[in-house]
Amino acid sequence: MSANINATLSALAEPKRLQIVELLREGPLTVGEIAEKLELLQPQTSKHLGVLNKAGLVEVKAQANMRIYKLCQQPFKDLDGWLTSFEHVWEERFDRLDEYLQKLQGKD
Amino acid sequence: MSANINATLSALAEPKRLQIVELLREGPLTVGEIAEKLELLQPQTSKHLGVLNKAGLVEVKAQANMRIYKLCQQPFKDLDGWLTSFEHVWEERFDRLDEYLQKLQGKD
DNA sequence: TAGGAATATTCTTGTAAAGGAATATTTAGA
DNA sequence: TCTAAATATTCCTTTACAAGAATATTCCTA
Repeated sequence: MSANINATLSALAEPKRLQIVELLREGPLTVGEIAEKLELLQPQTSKHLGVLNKAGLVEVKAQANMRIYKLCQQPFKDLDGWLTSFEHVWEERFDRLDEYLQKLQGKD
Repeated sequence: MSANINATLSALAEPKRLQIVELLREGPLTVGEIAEKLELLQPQTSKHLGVLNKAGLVEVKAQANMRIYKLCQQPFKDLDGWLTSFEHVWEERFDRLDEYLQKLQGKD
């Protein structure tokens, strides 16, 4: 499974879904609990959870007539790995603006 | 400055903008270079860069009649920090599904 | 100062997606 | 088997936004 950073970012970009994900850091919750804590209507809660599920960010476990949602770890690890690829950018010698300017000058 | 994770995620969620950001890991580039390397039209390139700039992900430096864009580091660090808040979730003892199920059983 | 190169902006249009409301589905229990 | 609770799904409407095309702006140079 290659890391689909795009899918992960798209799913997280929606404010309410971000809230849901942040809430689920505390632990698994049912749809009803999520809706109550975030003051969302049940249908939109289910829909957002569906999107998160499709993106692979959460998984479901049926329990009686309830569904318990919890976070998956892989996409977050993938996202963290992706961010790691930026680390060298922050090192001073990689802020190549001056170098770049000189290159531009040289073109004249 | 509080970390606006939402804004960062929204800006990165667009596939072409993600490409632009990934390209800028290599170093600063002008609009024309970005458009050429990613095979984008100049106007949309400028527009995407405008969004990234507004979200604080890139900064611009004018040079002659060109604009050199480079990545900002703060939002990426903030995003990384945000991801750190998930670390405890991955520890086994925090995967509280069983614990949660028992709590549910106890309600009966 | 006229022209061309690089970039930004505006306007329009098409589309994806979020919200609201209503309804369907599933499950436990009387 | 009927009902109620929990959740999912469908339909409709509205809105945000990306693409495309055309135009405006800025700056250098001849």
